[in-house]
Amino acid sequence: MTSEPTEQDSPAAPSVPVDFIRTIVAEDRQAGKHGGRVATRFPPEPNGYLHIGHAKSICLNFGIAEENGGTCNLRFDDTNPAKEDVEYVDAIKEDVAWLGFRWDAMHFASDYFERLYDCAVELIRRGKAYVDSLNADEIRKYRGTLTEPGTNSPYRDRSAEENLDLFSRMRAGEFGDGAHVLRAKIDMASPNFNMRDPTLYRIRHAPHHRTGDAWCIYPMYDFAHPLSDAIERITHSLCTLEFEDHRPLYDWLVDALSGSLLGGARPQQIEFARLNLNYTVMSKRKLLQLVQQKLVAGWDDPRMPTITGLRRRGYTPESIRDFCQRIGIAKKENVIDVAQLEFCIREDLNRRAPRVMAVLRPLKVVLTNYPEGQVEEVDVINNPEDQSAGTRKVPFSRVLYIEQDDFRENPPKKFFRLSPGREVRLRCAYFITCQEVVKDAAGEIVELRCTYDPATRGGDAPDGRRVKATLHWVSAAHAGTAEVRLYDRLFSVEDPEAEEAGKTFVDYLNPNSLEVLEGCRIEPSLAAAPAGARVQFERLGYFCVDPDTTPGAPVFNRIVSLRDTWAKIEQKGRG
RNA sequence: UGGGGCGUGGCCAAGCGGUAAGGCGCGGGACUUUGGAUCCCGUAUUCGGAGGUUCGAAUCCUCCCGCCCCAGCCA
Repeated sequence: MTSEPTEQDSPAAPSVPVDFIRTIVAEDRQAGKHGGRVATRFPPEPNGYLHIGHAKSICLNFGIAEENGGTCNLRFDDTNPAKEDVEYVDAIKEDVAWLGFRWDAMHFASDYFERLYDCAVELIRRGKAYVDSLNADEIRKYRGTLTEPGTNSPYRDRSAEENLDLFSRMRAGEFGDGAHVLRAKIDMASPNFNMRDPTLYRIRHAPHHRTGDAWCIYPMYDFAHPLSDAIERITHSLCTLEFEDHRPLYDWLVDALSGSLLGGARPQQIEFARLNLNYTVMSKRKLLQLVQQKLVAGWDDPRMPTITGLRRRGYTPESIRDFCQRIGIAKKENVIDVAQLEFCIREDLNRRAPRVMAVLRPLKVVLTNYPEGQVEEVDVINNPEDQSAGTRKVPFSRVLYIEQDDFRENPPKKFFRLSPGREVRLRCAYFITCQEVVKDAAGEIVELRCTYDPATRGGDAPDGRRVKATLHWVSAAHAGTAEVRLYDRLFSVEDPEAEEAGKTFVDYLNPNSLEVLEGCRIEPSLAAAPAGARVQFERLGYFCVDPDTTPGAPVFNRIVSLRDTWAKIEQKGRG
């Protein structure tokens, strides 16, 4: 059957950039390869939490399936009981679902242990695998080096009968860890190490999180992966670049077993470059170390590049998917600038996050000409990007708080916020003018005495006079109090993994990656915001209600600041 | 030094013989009741380098240089 271009081909894809893998898939489909089917899989090992790098793979695999009317499975590559745990499988399922993807089927490599065993037996029968009784050390020596070929193991020519016997006794638990391994009989002189009789099975007397003690021999990734792909009738097996050298072995195993035991399935492996982000680390080993050494609060610490960390930080699944789409898929090693990720969340939240007013570092302002005891409700716009979001009432009174940063007793050039004698606008309220600066004994500014212009209610002057700045504010008597957590990059250098001069990545942790602000003042409407709610604190950034919030004691995480032009100007001024 | 990959602006990334898309970032301007958003404009005479083929090369050929991965009974 030839596949004609159908209506589905063109309209489905307009926003998805084409990459070399999608091109291959399209060509395969066109050529009727794999019967025109497209089946992918996302195959994490449940030995840690998913991170943004996995998100790239998830978006790729699920995306390609969706775009081609195909399927995508979630498969746990749980072939090493020593490192794996159900905690991780649960977390992975939650993260994939949170990102917005639905797997067509969920499998575990461990579900295939019996079939995999049968495949191994078949290989032995055909003289393509043997039990080696060399120890790990010896095997390494026999393997040869980059420039020298390996040497055949003295056990390489055992008879099929002997191998079968040994292998079944390995399974039966007659031997201790390391006594024997099953190896593929390929070519000890291959320039590709993966073809120098790779290990297929090892003895591991360890309980498996799913199969318990049913097994004491476990298949290696190189054996389990291609066969699991074949069993699931995966058509395109996408993985990262470091597996390029494994492809010949992948194909060798599929060739050897597809016809007899795997229903003729011919999955093909295609490799792409993994994601790297600057100012962070991405390896599970390093992330685990940060957690175990309590250098962060946990896998879901909002500074972590994990999916659960990004979620707690306040990132939306949409922004992460958009990010993955923007960075593209290629074979070139890459380091993506975190600014790209930040752009994606800003763009998403700009469209939909309600605006509210919160003052992080309060400075008291008394309106000397405003009637004592009077309270007005001013109408404040909820989202200028979305008229349908409407307005809300915010209480205004004689004593207010503004941001300390919004006042300068001696304003530098180009600073056009509040300063002595200067008039500015309080958002959606009134113009005010600073008349007097009150300081304490230590010389610290503790209060500003200002006057307001009653004619400017709502924020417009009837006489047409303009001000250059608009400040956010809260009414002191009405504001709630909150804790706000400000995050900065976890590491102070772009590439924490460039471990030079005896330093390790831990030495590059940014000591200021978390700043906790207590006593922040928030407008009344924020009092009951539920955990997970995202808002924009006007002029400051996007914030998310943290699950640490308790009734009456809200906690906010800063997801990302707003673009701050003034900060740039000020920085330039300082040289 | 064996094998496998990759080299296009600060960071990504299209391009696949017809004379360098796009995004982020950055710079400038307009507008603005968020110094936000939005909108304009600018940002590679050049594609790791050198030769060659061609009317024409980032795209083809040759050589060179650089970077990444591989010697787990990890994935």
